Amino acid sequence: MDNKLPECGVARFLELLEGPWATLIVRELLLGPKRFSELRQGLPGISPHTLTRRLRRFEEYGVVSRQVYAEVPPRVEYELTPLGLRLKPVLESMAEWSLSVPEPRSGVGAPQ
Amino acid sequence: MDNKLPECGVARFLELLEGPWATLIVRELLLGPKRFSELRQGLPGISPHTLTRRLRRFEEYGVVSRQVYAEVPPRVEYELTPLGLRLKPVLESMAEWSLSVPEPRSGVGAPQ
DNA sequence: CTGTATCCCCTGGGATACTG
DNA sequence: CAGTATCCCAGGGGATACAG
Repeated sequence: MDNKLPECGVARFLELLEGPWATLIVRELLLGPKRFSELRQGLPGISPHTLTRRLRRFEEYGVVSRQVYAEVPPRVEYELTPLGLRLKPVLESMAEWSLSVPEPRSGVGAPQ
Repeated sequence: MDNKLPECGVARFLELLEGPWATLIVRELLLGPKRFSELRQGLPGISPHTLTRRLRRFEEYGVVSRQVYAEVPPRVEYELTPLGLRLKPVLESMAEWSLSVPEPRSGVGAPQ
């Protein structure tokens, strides 16, 4: 999906948050550092397969750090980096906008 | 892709702007009303197939209006609705965030 | 506990060809 | 001009099974 499209920083943002789970994972991590299993609990229905891939991408982009503890049983904690924390206001503005959207097909009526 | 995920308005937003072209199309329309062919010119490489589907979704969500002029040759203009215009600050905050992202650090995890 | 490996489905997108 | 119709490929997700 990498492109030679017209330059637009927004594209990178959407790449990072692609898919319906990405933002939900970030939202979980905004509550604080979480272990893999804690994330699964907070995201009912997500498959480990999906969760892993999203977390890996977040690592690549530097929005999440992964801390492995050499314990038995193994423990891994994920935490938002400063860059990741800066996603918060952006997600909030997205959510705020979404609130003004009635429902697809249900008319254009802009409230207010 | 719709499911009974934890309620999160952000999901709807991402649904609307899914794919690499969506935001670019919005950006074009932020410059003012555009015809189908004008959009194609402003979005080098996009296929009519893709452009049409994105515009249809925008209509469904009420962020874009479609005005057909019964002329010869036919003319169709797309324009952001008030709701669509309100996307601007959101996209800007996304773009601003993106500027602070250096580059995806490939190599952190296993390739997908 | 923390993942990885498959297999399958769905949707976005490209390319091409073809109408109203 | 403004699309629609196919066909194909990629990546996201779900489900399940299995490994370190």
